[in-house]
Amino acid sequence: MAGLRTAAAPPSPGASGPIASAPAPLEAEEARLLLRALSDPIRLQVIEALGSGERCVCDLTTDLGLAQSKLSFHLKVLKETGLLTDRQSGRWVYYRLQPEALERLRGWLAALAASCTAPAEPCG
Amino acid sequence: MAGLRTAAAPPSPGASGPIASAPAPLEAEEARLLLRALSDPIRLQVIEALGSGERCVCDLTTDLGLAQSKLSFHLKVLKETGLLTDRQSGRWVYYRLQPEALERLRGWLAALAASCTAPAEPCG
DNA sequence: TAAATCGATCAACTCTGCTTGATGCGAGGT
DNA sequence: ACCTCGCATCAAGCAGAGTTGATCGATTTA
Repeated sequence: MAGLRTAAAPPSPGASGPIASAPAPLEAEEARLLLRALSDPIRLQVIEALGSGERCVCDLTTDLGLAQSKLSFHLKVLKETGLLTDRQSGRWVYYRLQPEALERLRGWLAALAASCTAPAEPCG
Repeated sequence: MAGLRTAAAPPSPGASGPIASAPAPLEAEEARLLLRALSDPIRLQVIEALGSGERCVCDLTTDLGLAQSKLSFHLKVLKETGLLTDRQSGRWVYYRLQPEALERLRGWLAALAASCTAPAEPCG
């Protein structure tokens, strides 16, 4: 498959099962993919740039001062994890944040933090 | 400096400013370090293992089936980001989660998600 | 003091994944 | 139909993070 996604394939979850199918509390591996996607400085800039709303790729390219190819690579990673969605209008492609993804990650972190209260338990 | 941290150096924030000094809302770079630390499968296992309470290194080693050296490497990364703290007792070292770090990351994600509502804005 | 255990550290190797430059495809304009 | 522009994709090159095995310091036990 080449060119722009004209036929529009489903969200396409990089490796494991579908992401946007259930409001489930997010399992560890899924959370890890989100964490990894967010842990790159450029991708984080993209996320923050999109925090103020939808933007087209050409704007992002100039705003962030990135090579077109590089930006495209990172947008793909973010889209595959479900953090971004895109929409084509004319010959431009607009990307926007998927707040639900961030919310689910937040939920996962909350569950994790909630369970760490037990005191000690001497070793051996 | 060699051997176990007997003199106990400060939290030592991997790259930038101090981490545990203020309850500040966490800036992007700081968040990125936390995200990166959590994005490794082994480190995530460690975090989850510590979710049920404090554990000593030897327990973690056998529980997770990891080489001692490998586990030590990842514990160090997690400690440097402020996600874990350690405590020495006898010849064992106990690690435990630092829920505040997770909470602050959660807060950062919330702020990020909150600001992505603007509609569009046609390009060029 | 000597032997044993726990865990941190170091150096060398490996591997994942980001970067770069070129190419291809689709949508519009002329 | 042709040309231009916007963006995705591909193949190499490269860098940094993780792995491995050995060594060392500290602490406890004999």
